[in-house]
Amino acid sequence: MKLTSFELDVMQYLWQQTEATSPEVHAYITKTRDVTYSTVKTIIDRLEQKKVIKRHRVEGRTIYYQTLVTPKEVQKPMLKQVLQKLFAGNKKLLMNQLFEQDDLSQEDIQYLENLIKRDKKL
Amino acid sequence: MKLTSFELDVMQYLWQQTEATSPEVHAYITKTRDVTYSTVKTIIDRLEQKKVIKRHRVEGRTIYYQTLVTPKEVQKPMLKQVLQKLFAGNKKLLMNQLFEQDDLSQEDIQYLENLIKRDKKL
DNA sequence: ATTTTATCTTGACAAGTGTAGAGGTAACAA
DNA sequence: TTGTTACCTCTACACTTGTCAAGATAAAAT
Repeated sequence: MKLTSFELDVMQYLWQQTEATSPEVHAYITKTRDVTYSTVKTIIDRLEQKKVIKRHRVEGRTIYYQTLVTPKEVQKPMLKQVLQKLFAGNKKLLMNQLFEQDDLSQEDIQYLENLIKRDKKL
Repeated sequence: MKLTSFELDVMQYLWQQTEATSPEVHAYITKTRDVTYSTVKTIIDRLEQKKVIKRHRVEGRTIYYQTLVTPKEVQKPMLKQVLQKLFAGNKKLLMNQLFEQDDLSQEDIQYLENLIKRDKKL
């Protein structure tokens, strides 16, 4: 379940919609950078080939797509990969970097503390 | 400062040595998977072109390489990338995934608590 | 009924990535 | 001093990734 940078951008949008069309995805991507419809559609086609999205329903010429995998299913193996490749498998290094990244918000900290608390109970 | 998967494997080794030769790197990589010397040397050459390593000294036919960038210089932008692409910029999601990954060790937890403590002092 | 528009399909290409063989040559061994 | 070995250099190639244009065609508008 390895996706490219561009593919992830598209998935990101698809995950927050119940369904979406290529023109919609194109509109979303275009908010950030300037790519043609063709380019976006190619990425969508590849996601379909990879079986991580499917044609949910068709209305006239328009295809509505839907995801076939959850964020977690993609995040888990890819984060593991990052941990290995970038931090030699050392979680502490990753955490540290996350702290230094650009300051965690107060809310982030609190969330972390809760994660720790919950973890200790198990 | 974007490095490929294979390039990161090589950097990983180089970072833990003061200097290293191509055959040494090859030996290291070969512990995990089966690639020829040529392949490894190509990656090393590309790292050199990217100016993230340099020829430190030469002894006979043998070249000793050394890194020109720190782990952090590479990790920081790449982790940021991952955070954006994979977790839509949401640090909480990343942390959560890290916890679920494959259980943090007791030591990891403690380390995290210290990070939090230190963070609160600032 | 005909034109216009929106969307899809197909094909293509440059750059990047992983992979390796062939051939050169310095260094070492006999 | 000549053969062998260890490394290096160069070249190449298939696959992936990002990018898009051209052409087809259904749907909508006139």
